[in-house]
Amino acid sequence: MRIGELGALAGVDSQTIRFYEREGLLPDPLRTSNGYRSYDPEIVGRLRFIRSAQAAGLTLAEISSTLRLRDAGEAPCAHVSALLERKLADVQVRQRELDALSTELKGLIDSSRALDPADCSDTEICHIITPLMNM
Amino acid sequence: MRIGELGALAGVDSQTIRFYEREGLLPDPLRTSNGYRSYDPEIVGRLRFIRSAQAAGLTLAEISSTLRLRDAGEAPCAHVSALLERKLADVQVRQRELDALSTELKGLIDSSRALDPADCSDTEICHIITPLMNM
DNA sequence: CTTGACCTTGTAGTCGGCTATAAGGTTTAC
DNA sequence: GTAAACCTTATAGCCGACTACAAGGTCAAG
Repeated sequence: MRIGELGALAGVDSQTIRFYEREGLLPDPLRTSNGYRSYDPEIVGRLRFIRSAQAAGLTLAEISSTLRLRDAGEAPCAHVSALLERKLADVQVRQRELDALSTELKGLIDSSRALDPADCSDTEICHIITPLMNM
Repeated sequence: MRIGELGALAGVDSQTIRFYEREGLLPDPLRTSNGYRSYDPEIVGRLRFIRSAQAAGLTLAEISSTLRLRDAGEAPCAHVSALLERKLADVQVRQRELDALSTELKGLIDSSRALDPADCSDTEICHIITPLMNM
């Protein structure tokens, strides 16, 4: 199987496949006599795994470490569990940040309705934003 | 006032001040005879405004467009209101994405407790992640 | 008179994950 | 025999907001 066919099967651009290879997520493939990459069909699963792990929020570096464990013959389950736990914690931090930000934005939007642009002085630039400056 | 003092007052590194100047967020300052930048104290407010607007989630490009309006003598209030409305919508989209992701992660973490690493085959790489592959 | 803290410019690197372009070689279909 | 559709490598660019570094100039204190 050539790179284009693999990409089509896995839903990944062939440039991206070469990029993953350079980054060590995919093994160096066999080459045909003309230098074309030649893939074993089982590599499709590896690519799909990469995309699924990305969907779970893992970075390519984290996915790479997982694949290296698997390639070393170890079950990466404990490693993946730890990654997922940390990822969930990160996501929850980010959720709280976004909660605070959306509350902030709603407050600013609300208060902006009561403000008259004519009252907005040159030195404060925009009196919708300036309430944040004392925080 | 020299760049270091301005930075200390506004809580911004002097390299960052030069960066803002290059990006057009700050006007070209006066120079002393030796070439040092010389700032009027009122520029502190502009820098603080930039940081506050960043805290509200605005990008430097958005802040820059706001400052250009103000520099042109227009009150940027309507512009800022529109930016904040759009920003809130973006944040809410991102919140929903993160909600979905944290639900996903919790599900994976939950189900991983029921899985035995010994059952994790080489071809599926990690059976905690593989349930995502059919989605 | 030297040390150290400031200042100047310009250039390049960081993070993550691609994406684009150039300049070629190969294969397939008509 | 030629055009389209593949493949190869190497290199550079993108997003955003800095951050680091080099190589020098300036200035005040001791």
